[in-house]
Amino acid sequence: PDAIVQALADTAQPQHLAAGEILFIEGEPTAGLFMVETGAIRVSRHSKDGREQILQLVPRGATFNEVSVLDGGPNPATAIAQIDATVWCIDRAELRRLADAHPELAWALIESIARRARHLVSLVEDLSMRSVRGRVARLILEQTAVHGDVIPRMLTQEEMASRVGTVREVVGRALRGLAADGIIDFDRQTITVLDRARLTAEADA
Amino acid sequence: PDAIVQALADTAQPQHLAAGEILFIEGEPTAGLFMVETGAIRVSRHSKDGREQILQLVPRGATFNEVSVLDGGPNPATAIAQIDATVWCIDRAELRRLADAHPELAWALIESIARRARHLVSLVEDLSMRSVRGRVARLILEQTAVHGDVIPRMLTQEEMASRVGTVREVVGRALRGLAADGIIDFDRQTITVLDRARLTAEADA
DNA sequence: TCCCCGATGTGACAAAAGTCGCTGCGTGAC
DNA sequence: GTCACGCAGCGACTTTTGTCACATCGGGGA
Repeated sequence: PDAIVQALADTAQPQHLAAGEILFIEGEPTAGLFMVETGAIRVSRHSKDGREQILQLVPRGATFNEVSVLDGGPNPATAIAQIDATVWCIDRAELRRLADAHPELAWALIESIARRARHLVSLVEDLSMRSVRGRVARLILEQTAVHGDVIPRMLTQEEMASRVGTVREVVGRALRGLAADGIIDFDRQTITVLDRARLTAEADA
Repeated sequence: PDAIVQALADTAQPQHLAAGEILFIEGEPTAGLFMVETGAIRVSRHSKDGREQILQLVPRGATFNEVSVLDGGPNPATAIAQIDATVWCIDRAELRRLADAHPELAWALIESIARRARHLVSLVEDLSMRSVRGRVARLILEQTAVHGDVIPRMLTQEEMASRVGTVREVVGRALRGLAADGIIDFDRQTITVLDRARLTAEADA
């Protein structure tokens, strides 16, 4: 809706971030609603012992931190620039005002947070009932939707580990295991899916 | 808001369920928004090999299945009567109509789904970075908020296992371990917190 | 009262995940 | 060109979890 986009753009504040820079931290009062204009943002939780669980990798054009903006509570997670990025920030109060004026905006927000919740449910299922190998298989499968069967590597094993909730070595083992079984092939740059059927089978074990 | 409650009550459909009865199943088209009038509902995901991960135990007065109602997608989880229950169902279309007419209702929905998302994030953190012992400790701690330090058992070990994402025997081990360390004491009916400080320490490892 | 059965207690094992400690590789900085 | 480092590869080993197989416990019914 054009009028709404315009109104949002008027109140939004742009912000530039260098790769690795922290945008906001979990537990702090809500930082506002963000949209990624360029680059990418990593939203994650950190455990005391330094492990990181990625909740979403926010691509260009997508929004994040809906939860705390909408319920007014503290940020549920930490946001860090995955690569250099520029984001726009919309204040909670402004957003609420605009949403009251434009019901379509309210519904857009509802749908976006519902999507988030749905995604979280599947993440819970993943962590709760799938092995690391299965989760890695799913992650790869997810990437094929974007890149096709030859995936130019965009994630380091360390990052893959943070996505699937484990550590680097275990991801490495899983990859080597899948490769040993002829399901995929990979080197430092690329993952190639050799047997999509079996990969799918591994993924929904 | 009285007028709204009235309007909702007018369109809502009541439904009775015997303990163990299935209300709706994940993957089916949205079943509507529900509110528990009496009893309790268990919302969970099931893996192919029969394991169950409880997402929420819905008490009297609370609502569930917001996600699919708000985004129109399929039910993200399965709902089963934990004990005999009566629930009210509000159709998606009706709800949307009412929400458009009453912005306060729309915000109430937003807040309720934001709460859900927040809860899911903490569940993810639990599964991803805590040991079973830690999760059990957290579960017990959570109960003390309701019952105080002597918790009349309402969950079987099997159910506790479904909540913390593991199996019965492991929960038993965790409980025995905590008891052996003098942190709690328990028998078939009751769990007693002996050392709240150490239990907390176990919980946020 | 006695029996049945769901809920538990537990030990022995099998498997998965996590830790350590290094070795190698390759690329960007100098 | 070579050095420093971040990323990866891997084997050995420790912990946690998950499985199995039974023995028990106790309360509610018949």
